[in-house]
Amino acid sequence: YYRMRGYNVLQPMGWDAFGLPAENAAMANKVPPARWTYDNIAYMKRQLKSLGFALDWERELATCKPDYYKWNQWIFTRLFKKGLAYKKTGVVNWDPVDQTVLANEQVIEGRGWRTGALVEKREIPMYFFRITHYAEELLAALDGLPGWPEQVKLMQKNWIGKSEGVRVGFPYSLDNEKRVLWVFTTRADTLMGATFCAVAAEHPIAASAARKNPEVAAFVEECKRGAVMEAELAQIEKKGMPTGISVTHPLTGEKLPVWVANYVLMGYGEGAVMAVPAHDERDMEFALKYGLPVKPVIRHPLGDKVPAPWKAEYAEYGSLINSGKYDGLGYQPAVDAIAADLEAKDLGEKQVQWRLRDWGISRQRYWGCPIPIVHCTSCGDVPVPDDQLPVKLPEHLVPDGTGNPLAKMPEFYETKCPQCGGGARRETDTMDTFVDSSWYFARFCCPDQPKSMVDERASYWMAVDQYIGGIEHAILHLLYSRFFQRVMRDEGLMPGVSEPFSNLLTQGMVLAESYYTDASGRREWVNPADVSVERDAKGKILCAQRTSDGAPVVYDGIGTMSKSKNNGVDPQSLIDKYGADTARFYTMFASPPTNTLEWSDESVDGSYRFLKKVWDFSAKFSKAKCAETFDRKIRYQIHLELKKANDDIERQKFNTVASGCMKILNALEELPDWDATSREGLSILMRLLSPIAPHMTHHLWRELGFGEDVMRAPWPVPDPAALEQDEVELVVQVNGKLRGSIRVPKAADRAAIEELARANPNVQRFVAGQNVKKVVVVPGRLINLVV
RNA sequence: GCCCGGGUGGCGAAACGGGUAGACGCAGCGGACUUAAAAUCCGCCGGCCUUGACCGGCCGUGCCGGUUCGAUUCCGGCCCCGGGCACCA
Repeated sequence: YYRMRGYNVLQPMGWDAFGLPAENAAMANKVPPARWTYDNIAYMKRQLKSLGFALDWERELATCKPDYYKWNQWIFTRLFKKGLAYKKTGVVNWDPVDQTVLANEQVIEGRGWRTGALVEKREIPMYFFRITHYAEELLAALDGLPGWPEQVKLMQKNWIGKSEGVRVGFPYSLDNEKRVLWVFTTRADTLMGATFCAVAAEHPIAASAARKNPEVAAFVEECKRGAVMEAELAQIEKKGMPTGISVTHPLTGEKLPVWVANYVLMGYGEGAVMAVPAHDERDMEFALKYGLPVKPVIRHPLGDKVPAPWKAEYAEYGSLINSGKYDGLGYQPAVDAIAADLEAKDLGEKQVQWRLRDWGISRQRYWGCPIPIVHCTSCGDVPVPDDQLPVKLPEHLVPDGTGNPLAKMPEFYETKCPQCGGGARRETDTMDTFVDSSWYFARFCCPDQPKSMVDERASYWMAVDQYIGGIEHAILHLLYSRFFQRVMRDEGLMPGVSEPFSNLLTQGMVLAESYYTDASGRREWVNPADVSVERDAKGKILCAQRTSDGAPVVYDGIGTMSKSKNNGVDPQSLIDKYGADTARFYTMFASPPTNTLEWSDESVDGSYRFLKKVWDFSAKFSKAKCAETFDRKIRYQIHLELKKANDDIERQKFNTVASGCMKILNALEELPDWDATSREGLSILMRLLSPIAPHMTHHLWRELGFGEDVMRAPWPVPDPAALEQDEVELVVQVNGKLRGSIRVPKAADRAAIEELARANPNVQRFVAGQNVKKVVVVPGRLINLVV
């Protein structure tokens, strides 16, 4: 479409090829992930070619090839030297039987997917990218992205999660040493209502309490067990235990008890919170459960008291009560006054807090880009120098599911320190595959450049004018790419380009039913194409079995098509049966691209029939026998549809473009004979249809004698003269209900319209004997008589 | 649990800044052509009521309520489904 509009269009394709699914397939089939991956690339490339997407294959790249991932490693060493990549401990899921780290996806109901063993948390050293360095810019720049869906920008905003609040210190002494427990709160106005503090299990206070009290130690251990996913943590029962330590309220001097609680996250803020049960739902739940005091300090819409159960109004802003000198102040004045008083005592100040955490990129897995670090006992962690890059990943290994194969391979990890030349150990962790996918779009601009990550050609093409991806990438992938673009900018690689994608289209997910067998004790996902289902009268699934061997399968509900659930539908069957143009047309016609879609190819026949009708109609057409006259009515319809179709392309509603093509053909079929309308209409139809069904329209365009190449023809635009109308149809309503319609001259005035409307017999039935209080006329649309 | 979306005929959907709900298709039903089938063409196709037939009426966009001359569209509350929650990518 844009090429026909005269633009210089670059449409590349490549393969995001590292990652867990390749390792799993490798284990299942006992072949190296590399081979499995390259075979799949070959299959998919053939399929994409058969669909005729006009891709520039000279720019093809794969993230698992050394000439690509070399630059992951190169940029990592640059970030490491700047302190934007650094090492600290991180928490992972540990399978105690396989002695291996599990991805969140591999933890099913708290157990390892292969072993069924209860998963434990484990702290290990990892490398992190300091994405928080760019938090403020990543947030602020969202306002400068008019081509992004509001929904995605909102999700990113909430994810980055800037909150302005107050850091409050609660002094205490431990082992005769004066210390301060710091908490962050966005509700400093409720500080006078704080009745206890709660800390995370990993907090130093919890650790010291655990040393003295075995009960606390047992509870801390309990909290540390289990998986690491936030969704899971948020749903567990809120539990806590007193540490026996108390802190001093910074303003009242009161003693407040400190509890360890499983709902406090070490990763956010200070890993500790002040609890105000009167005005926070979670705190109230906790206080009621453990008999802790509740002290209201805000006048809320329901009054001064906060009787259980919790009501949302308790959390609303209001003026302060029971707060001594702060009584009567509203939210902001109260926060200002309290922050000032805390600052005077050195026990607090206003603070900005981010929800965004730094990006942990270490993976204890084989099929990924090696992290270019050498561990030397005398020099520490040394980045691999440029002239030794890339650190190549051996491609012949078959993982067995127990730990990282690289760590069992001395010829990989035994090395020399680049600094002192002494014996050293190479890092065996690989990078998160999100690193690979955070900058590939820029490499497409210059995939053959051997000397640098990107060159000046990237500055010509970037930013990407139209990026397309699933809505599931709304946060992580898109945020990491925005971070990487800034990293590359600040390395001087693409000066002035801060955002990678000017316009973003987020596709809806394609959903399908998924099924598994668990005969072997663990889930084996069965493709829906291999499942026979019995349903009741309402379509609900009664039972299902694998078609190939009759094994019973469990229905796991409807969800995203994914590699992990093996519920994808291969478009090849559609291409084989109907051809590429029908597959493409149907995909466009089925629904707008942003919709989620439950996949069904039941109605492909309609798309096939339409294209066949276009073919047959064109075959019958004879240019020589055309009259030189236009059919005004049909020409109007065609140009109206063309106008709508052009609007719809801009709105990215391709399903109505496809139906517009159908309407144009329907209109053409009403013409009694070939004439100028047929000729012009066919020419418009071919061009409108060419981005959707290029193979067929390319052929027909020539056969019809319109020219050599439809894809080089100018994009059709409606003729304003064809859209002129002398009369319009108006709907007549009485009290907002449809009672009839009238045809009026385009220039008719209000009085004339009203007179015609009142003359309509059905309208008279509903107006008769009643007083018309008001007449609403919407030009070109309707007249409403209010009685 | 938290954040973001979605819910319209039997099905996919349309209605673009409140203005004719269901365009365009699929499936279905009836008919034409045919020895027959396929293909193709024509007609009907949200529910209920009224009518001999037209004409027409009432209800209807997940549920409850509100704003408005008028609500699929705006507002409040709820239910269900999907996406994300930092190691699937």
